[in-house]
Order: sequence, then structure tokens, then C-alpha cells
Amino acid sequence: MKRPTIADVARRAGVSKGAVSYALNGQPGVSEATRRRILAIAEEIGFSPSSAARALSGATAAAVGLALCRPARILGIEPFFMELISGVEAELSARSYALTLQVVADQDAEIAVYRRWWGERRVDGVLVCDLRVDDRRVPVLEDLRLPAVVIGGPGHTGTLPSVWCDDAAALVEAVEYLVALGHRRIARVGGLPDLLHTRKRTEAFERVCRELGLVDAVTVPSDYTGEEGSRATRRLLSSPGRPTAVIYDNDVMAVAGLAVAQEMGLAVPGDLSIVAWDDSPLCRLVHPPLTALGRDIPAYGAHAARNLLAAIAGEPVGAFQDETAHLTPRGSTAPPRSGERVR
Amino acid sequence: MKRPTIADVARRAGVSKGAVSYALNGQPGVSEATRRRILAIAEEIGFSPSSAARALSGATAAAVGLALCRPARILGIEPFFMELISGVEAELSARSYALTLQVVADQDAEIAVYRRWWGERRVDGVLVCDLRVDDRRVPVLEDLRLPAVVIGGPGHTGTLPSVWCDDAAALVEAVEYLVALGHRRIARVGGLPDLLHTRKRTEAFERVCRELGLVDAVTVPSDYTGEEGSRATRRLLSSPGRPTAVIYDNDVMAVAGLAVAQEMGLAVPGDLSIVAWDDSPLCRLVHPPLTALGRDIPAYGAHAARNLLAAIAGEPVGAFQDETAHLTPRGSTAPPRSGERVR
DNA sequence: CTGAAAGCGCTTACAG
DNA sequence: CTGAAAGCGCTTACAG
Repeated sequence: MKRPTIADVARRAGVSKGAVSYALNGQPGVSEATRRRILAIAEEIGFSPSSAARALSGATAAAVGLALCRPARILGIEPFFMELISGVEAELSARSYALTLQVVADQDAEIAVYRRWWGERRVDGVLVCDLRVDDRRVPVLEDLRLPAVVIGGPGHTGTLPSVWCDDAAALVEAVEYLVALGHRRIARVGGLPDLLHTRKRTEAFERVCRELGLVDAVTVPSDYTGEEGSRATRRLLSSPGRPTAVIYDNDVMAVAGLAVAQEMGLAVPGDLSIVAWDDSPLCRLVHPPLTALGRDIPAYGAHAARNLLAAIAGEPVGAFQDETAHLTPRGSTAPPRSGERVR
Repeated sequence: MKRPTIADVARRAGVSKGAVSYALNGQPGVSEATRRRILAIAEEIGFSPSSAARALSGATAAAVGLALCRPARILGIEPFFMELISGVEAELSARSYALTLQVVADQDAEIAVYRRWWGERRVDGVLVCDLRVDDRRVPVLEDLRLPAVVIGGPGHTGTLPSVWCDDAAALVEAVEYLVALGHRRIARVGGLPDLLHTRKRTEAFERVCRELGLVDAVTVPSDYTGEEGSRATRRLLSSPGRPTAVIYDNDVMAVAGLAVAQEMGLAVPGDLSIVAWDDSPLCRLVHPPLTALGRDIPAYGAHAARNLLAAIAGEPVGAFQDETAHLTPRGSTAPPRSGERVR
């Protein structure tokens, strides 16, 4: 099957190629009747303008890039990224933008991908995940003047626009809830320590525990995997004066923590309360279902995509604060047993 | 920052643009010394050829498309797709191909995306997931002559190349293992009934159970979600003569089934053995860890991508059989309790 | 081995 | 409102 070109449409419609272009792109320069006739013919012969030709004549590439920097085994199990991608996609396809995905091994590889995409003019802009403290990707993107929206912050985003949410506030809500239930020994299994939002959560955790007089509030750093989540939990539950509640920085580690508690013969929530970050179907899949800090991740992705498209269009875009995660209490949290409480 | 073009490289190297093109693409027509000098200059000024210009001059788009047709909530939680994507990606990036991803609502939308991609020349080929019986996408792709590799089969792939694995054999292994443990009442919670591999599994299940004389072997159709997995499990476990073992068509439903058993006060594996398809970290995340039928999904994706690139290059590609999933016994399977056994 | 030129399929000023 | 033409940045025959 031969692909139709703009010339085929022009011939059939008895107009110039320019007229077809104007009609397709909603530009002035053709009468409404002609426009409609041209669109009908394009539809009829199944014409879609070549994205290459379009990009080459100075229009956009109509594609947005997303580089994911996590090992395959984590990407697969953590619902976060696919949910984010779904939301990004929904926004992009509504505007006929494509999403170009690349899995990278580390930040250097990611930076190389950005440089290549920029040189190839393959994407009009990029979405940046997993913001770090003093992130090296930020100055590179600023330098290239490649439109970008950082998913994360606030702060450490340089002059780049961003979409962020207040993780500190959500964490405080979770701690206050546990304290209200009667917990005094609360621990946290944190995400990758280099990530900015991990740092913000850790600071918030330490601050609120100090304010509430919880002395042995400890954060065990981890890496979002079930393996590390189990290990961290085993360590916490084996320690003298073990916590009566643990907050996990993602759903995967929380589920792993639940399994460790069951394996050690501790009842959840009787002996141990569990709170998960990232409320996903995973949290409702286990027994008891997990109390979780959740928010609409697809919407988060959609907001990031929308702001990126605005930035590409040259509109001024700044930092956009998304909804704060809120706590959904489920079966994994309860007051500590009295023996624990008076100890 | 201005993007360097091939002319910039040519000027610096004191050669024609043609020479630069030959050097970059490993074509004959430039001396080895000149080629090296040109490559060094390209590297130095950060030149990557415009993918649009390249695609327009008849070379490939250097991109491959993948349309995913599942609702966001399932895409997020099922590790399969992200693992597949990781494998696809690994193969593609090694050859500097990009992956264009699109989430679609149904088959019609997916077909529309294929037509658009074809018209736009946006991708050189596509990977087709979730093969159905008499799949409508197959004739469309054949018609468009858009290179494609079907992930699934054998059969119902028309003239398209495919990558498939023998699900029937894997299912038989699982049933025989359960029977060897002493189970006689085995049920199955199946995936979406329209998918070809679901049908193949169902047929294999019915056949092997008949051969082994298991009379009330039943498959409850489901949709891969935890909700439906729970519902199906509740129904099975509430029935008179409830099964002592259940095989689930994915990991998510198996984990949900485990939670239902716990919620109903049934011990796993004492009262109920559970086998999951798609061995993912999810299966090792819960307590007890799930016995599972697993194989290397990233490798599966890599094979599909490799064959697609071969098809794009015009090489003859047929049906490629991937490794058969094998059973990894874990804590969720054991002989049924004697009370169950003699019943 | 190299240079000059056509052409891919669009978009967009520029004349009419 | 429309047509003819230049140009985007490559690749690839075609002469030299």
C-alpha cells in the first residue's frame, strides 16, 4: 500500500499543497467549504502528514521524551511509573503527541540520551523524573534549551518548570494519625536517599517526631525493592524496643514488610501497624489491606505533560503544586496492644 | 544553543556533506582516516543527525511502536508490561532505535493508531501484544505492509512473524505437580477469555484434568485485576467441595486469592495451595511466597524487538518459540490436609 | 575517493 | 483566498 502524501490530497481536491497544509493545520487562508472538503478527502484516503517532513519544515516533532532510570526489576513491580505514564499518555494523545520512552542505566546515560534527542530533534521536550539534590541533569537541559518539566521539587529545579507535591505535609498527617492511635515508637523505611523527595520526607519525619516527643523515631534507608524492604523490616522488628508502627516510602516495601511481620508471627495491625506510601491496587491486594498515603498518579503525570506542552508552545510555565497525598486508613493500622502501649 | 547540522561538520572537516553522511553511516566512499576525523568532529561538536531529515530522505524512522490496550489501573499493577518494555528497550537502544509508546482504549483505537503511525511514517514497525482469536489487527497490519511482530501465538498471526511460548506445556506441568502432591480438586482463575493464550491455557487445563481423571476441574474467567481475582476466589472457596488448589493466570490475581484465603481463615498452603502464572517479584513479596510459573519476560521482549528489527531490515522472519515457563515451587503449595484428601 | 545536485514531504512567507 | 517556490537537513545516485 502506497502512503498518500499531501500532493495526493491536493490533486484530488483540485487545490495546491499549501492549501491542504493550511486546511489541516487550522490556519487561515482557505474558505470553510474548501477546508471541509480537503479534510474529508484526507480522511477518505487515510492521509496523515509525515511526521518527519513536518518536523523538518520547522514544525514540532510532536513527540515528548521520558527517560526512566531504574533497573528492570523495580520498574516492573512498582506501579508508580506505569500509572504516571498512563496519565502522561492520556494528555499527549489528546493532542496527538507521541511519547518516546527510554530506559537508562544511570544519570550519565540519561544525560547522553537528552543530548542525542536534542541533536536528533527527536522530541520537543522531556519529562524529568526522580529529581535529586543538585541534580546534574538540570543544568544540561537548561544549557540545551530543551523544554523540560521536572516531576519533583520544589527547589533544585533551576529555571526549569516543575510539578511537585507536598510530601512533608502528607508524612506529617501519617505520623499524627499513628500518634493519635497511641503509637509512640514509629519507624520509617525510606526510599533512595539521594532523591530529593526522600530527603524532604526524612526531614519532615524527624521534625514532626521531635515535635511530638517521639524519641527513637528512625529512618532506615532503602531502595524501593521488596528485598530491601524485607531486610529493613526484619532489622527493625528484631531490635529491642521494636517499633509498633512503620511507614514505608512505597507500596512494594510495605507489602514486603507485611510479609515479614507475618513470617515473624507478628499480627498486623495488632502487633504492628503499617502505612504505605503510594496507594496503589497493590495495597488493596493483600490481607489486611494497607493503610496508605495516596494520590492520583495518572493525574500527576497528566499535569506534567500539560505543562510540558505549554512550555513547548512557549508559554510561561513555573512550578505547579499538585494535590497533597492523603491518608486512607485500612486494616493495617490500629492502636498498639496495651502491653506495647505501657511499656 | 544552536543545533549543529551536517553542514557544520562538513565545514569543519573541509569535506562535503555527502562525505560526512557516508562516514557517519559506515558507507564506503571515504578513506578510513577521513572517516575517523569526521567522527571525531561530530562527537566534539555534539552532532546527531536529525531523525526527521533522515527519515525524510528514505532512511528509517529509527523508531518502533508499541500500543498497550489495558486500563491504567491494570497496566500499573501488572509487572508484565514494564518488564516486557525493559527488554524491548534494551534491544532497541543497543541499535539506537527509539520506542514510541501509546496507551489505547480498545482494538479500534489501536488500529487507528497503527494507521496513523503508518501514514506519519513515525515508526518503522510495531510490536503487537495480547493476541486474540481471529485478531482484527493482523489483517490491517498485513494490508498496510507495516512490519510487525506479534507477541503471542502460535496461530492467528496470519503472515506476520511472531514470538510465542508454549503455555499449554507449562500449565500441564503445574497441574501434574499439584496432582503429585495429592490434589484432586484443582480450579483455575483464568485471564481475559478473548485472548488467545487464555484459550490455549483453558484447553490444556481441561485436557490434562480429563486425562488425569480430575472431574470437577473448573476455570473461572476473570480479567487480571485483583478485584476480579478476589471475587473468583471467594466464589470458588465458598462452593461445596471447594478446590484444594487454585492456579491463577497472573500474579496479581494470585496475590489477591491469597488475601481472600487469609481473610476466610483458610491456611495457605494447608487448606489451599496457590500457583501463580507470571513469576514476578510480587510473588516473592507476600507470605507465604507463591509457587509460580515463570520465565524471563525482559528476554521475551528482547527477542520480539530483535525479530522486529530483522523484519524491518527485510530479513525473512517467522515464528520464534521462546522458552517455556517453568514451575518454581515456593511456600504456597503443599499436599492437601488428609481430611481434604480422603473426602 | 570527492563534490554538486536532486529529492524526500511537508510548512510558510511571498506574490498575485 | 490561492499558487508557485524556497527551505528544513539529511541520503544517495551521478559525474568527475
